[in-house]
Amino acid sequence: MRSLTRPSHEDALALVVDGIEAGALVTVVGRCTVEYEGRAESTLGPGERHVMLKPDGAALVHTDEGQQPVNWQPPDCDHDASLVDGELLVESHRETPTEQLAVRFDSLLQASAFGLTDERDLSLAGTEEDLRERVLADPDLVEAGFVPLATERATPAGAVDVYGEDSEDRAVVVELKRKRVGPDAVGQLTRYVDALERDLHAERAVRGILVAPSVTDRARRLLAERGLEFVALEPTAGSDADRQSDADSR
Amino acid sequence: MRSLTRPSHEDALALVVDGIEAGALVTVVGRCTVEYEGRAESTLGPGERHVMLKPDGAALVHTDEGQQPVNWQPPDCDHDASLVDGELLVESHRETPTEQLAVRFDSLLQASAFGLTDERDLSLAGTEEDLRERVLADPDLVEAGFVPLATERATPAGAVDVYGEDSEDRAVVVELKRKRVGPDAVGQLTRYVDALERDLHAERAVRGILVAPSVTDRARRLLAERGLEFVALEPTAGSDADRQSDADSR
DNA sequence: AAGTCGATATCGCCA
DNA sequence: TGGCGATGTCGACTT
Repeated sequence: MRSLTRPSHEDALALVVDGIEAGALVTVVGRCTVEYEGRAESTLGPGERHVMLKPDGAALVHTDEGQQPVNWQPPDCDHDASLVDGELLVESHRETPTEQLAVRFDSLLQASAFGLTDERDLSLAGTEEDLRERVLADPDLVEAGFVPLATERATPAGAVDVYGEDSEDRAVVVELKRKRVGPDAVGQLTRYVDALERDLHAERAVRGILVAPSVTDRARRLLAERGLEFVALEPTAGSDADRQSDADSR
Repeated sequence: MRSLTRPSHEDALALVVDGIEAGALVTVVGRCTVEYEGRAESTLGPGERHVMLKPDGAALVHTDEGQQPVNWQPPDCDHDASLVDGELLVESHRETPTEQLAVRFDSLLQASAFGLTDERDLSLAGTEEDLRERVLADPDLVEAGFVPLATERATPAGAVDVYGEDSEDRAVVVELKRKRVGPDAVGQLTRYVDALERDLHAERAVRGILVAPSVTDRARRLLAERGLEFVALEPTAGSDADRQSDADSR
């Protein structure tokens, strides 16, 4: 780890260049302007910000506000640093699509380079995948007699989350969502049901069921208009939201 | 600005607590484990990471890879720091929804606190808003004789980007997208057209036009099935993508 | 390389 | 505060 406090632009340049070369995570904090051009275009006037250059090619410019960076570059970019008129210039560039970020500092508070090692073994629960496993483990949660036949079943409109049959051998399309859904999810389910009805040549009825913790009013209305159904279900059995839902439904 | 290199946990705690109190942007780099519980749940085993606590309440945990933080907390959280078994523990918590993040360090590379000031005047071009202005300034870009009557026109299915009439007085719903679109945009346009047809009691024909730089094959097929139309148009007149599009259409 | 869709999406706007 | 849709969305997975 190397770090410089209120460094000269020359010293900071050396640290940044060496850090990028060494595969370190580099941070520079100071007053700067930022320009971006690529999928869109943006300019950001002078202000004090925190800039992070990652060894995988990602770049982040953070102000003192917001979870999201004010400017950034995705992984697989090439980082570069140089002096322009005696001031530190940090650039990041990529192709496909062509886009570049330029950060020009006029004063420097700190420059650091960290050689970080990380196993990166994040374990996450409460996702749509968990909801799918819950439904497959106990299909009656969707409806008594529901039989899942496939997941990610292909249709001309996209892949259906869970495809199956009900107790009367009707085709059933299930769309899963890990949280409360709006009109977009109804549109998705509609596309799949329509596509499957075409695929099955109208030989069979196709039911569409949206499985999610809850729906908005507008989404519920859209479901009704289209003859689609809703089943309330959480991704995990013991969640707080689940208990709240139970309370609501009393 | 204050910064400590390889500080003791006690010294780091003092700096972090003072920094949070003072409204500084605080960073801590070191080996840590991370636990999150709230909208979902996650655990992250030991590894070296960069943690940022913003004065607006946002928290970010970055590894050496990826543009996105491996763990985070949105703005308006309360940050806290303490010692547990002699080790630095950083926590961030909020209600609505209830969620909390806990970062426990077992070794520290650096702890810093920055008092940043930023005007935050980002200027961005190439957005859907730019595309709308382009269409309103020259409606013939959509179709000769098209007359815009309203933007964000309300329907039971949501607000229509641009609503207007064609040269034969048919109602026209225009959905704008700043970049190449897939099936979801067709679903959106479908919802608006359906809703408007109900609203107008089938007194008038309703056309739906998707305006975007380009569409995927599947989206084009879905448009055709529904009798909807597509017009190729970029958010800005002089973009590279525009010239490419012009070249393609020759 | 492009298409498709989930996400602890985040963010801004508006009722 | 919740609903709704845009985002330079990102990221993972499939073709």
